[in-house]
Amino acid sequence: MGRAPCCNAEAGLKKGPWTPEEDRLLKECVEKHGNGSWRRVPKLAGLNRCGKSCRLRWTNYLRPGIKRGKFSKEEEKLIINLHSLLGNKWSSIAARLPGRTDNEIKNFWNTHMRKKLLNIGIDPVTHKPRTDLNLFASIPSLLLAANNIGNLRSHFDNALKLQADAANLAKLQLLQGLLHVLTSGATTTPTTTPNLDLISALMGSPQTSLCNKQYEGIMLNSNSNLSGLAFMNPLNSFLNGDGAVATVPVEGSSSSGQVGLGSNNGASATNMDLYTPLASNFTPSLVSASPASCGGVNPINSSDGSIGESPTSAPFDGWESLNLDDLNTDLGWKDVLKQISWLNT
DNA sequence: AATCTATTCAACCGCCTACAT
DNA sequence: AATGTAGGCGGTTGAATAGAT
Repeated sequence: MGRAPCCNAEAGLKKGPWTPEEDRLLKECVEKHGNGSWRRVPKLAGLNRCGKSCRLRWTNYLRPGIKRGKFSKEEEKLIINLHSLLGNKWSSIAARLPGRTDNEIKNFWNTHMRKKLLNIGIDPVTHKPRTDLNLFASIPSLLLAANNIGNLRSHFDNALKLQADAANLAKLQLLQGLLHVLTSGATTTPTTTPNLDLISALMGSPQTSLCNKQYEGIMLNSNSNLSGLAFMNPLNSFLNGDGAVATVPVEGSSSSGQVGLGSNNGASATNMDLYTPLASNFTPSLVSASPASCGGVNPINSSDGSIGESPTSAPFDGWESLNLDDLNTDLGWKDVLKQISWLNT
């Protein structure tokens, strides 16, 4: 024999919105008897409701300390951060936002945050660039933009002179160069808004993205092998013109880190500030929903659900400074791109 | 002003786990 | 040990509301 049932289906219990009178009864009951047994609460309170319904009403609306109203910017950022770590563990997220309930956060995510992330090409589930967008549909705009800028060919030609083994790096070069083309200003593109579909498609799938270590190691090694660039030949043929070498500023270093594209003594880091992920202490600002996929350690303590130290990074540093309301501005886009540009392949 | 459409969010549903019997 | 429920959780629904036409 188990326990006696909580809510008898045949009881004809009331459903739907709670009345102020029901709220009053429930509140009085819980304050008087506590909430140790929700099964007993309806009877004690004189409510024709299921205990489960009472518990939900209490935890979401009646219990003391509930914070109502709009989420602050800080809360928004925190939710994004926590969601990137915890996924749809709404109760765990709510536990870290005083006064907010899991239900409220869940609703907020599904109606606001989810939409915002989708709009900027971020998959709200994985927190990585969306992969459901069509690269090939975007190729014409890619080529147009590349032709206009007309300075990428030398990137690849120079790179081909180097030795090879880093196909991933090569793709990254292309990606970064293209991002540059698409975002570096109104002088070369008709609008200051990048081609989202293209960017998203270029970002690739989470399964094949470079791991942080690999990425970092390759980028900081000026002697990296680069014959993998050969795969780009079809695209390369479109990229005519003489251009500057893509230079990537290295955080924490006085010099720029050139990304295997030959010498570039004079190039400044001007627009390439966009590509700061190559810093020696760089860590991706977005994390996979499956951190282990990159060889890392799950940052969530499996025993108590707490957030532990990430093995390689503080996973959401960048997100904290990302103002989603600014995404319609050029500056906003650059921030986004900075956040996601560590992804590739 | 009326109607239609989109959005929000409170509440329900069903599943899972821990625990009482 | 087996059984079956309570409590908790995430997903989903649908009524209420806001905005557009």
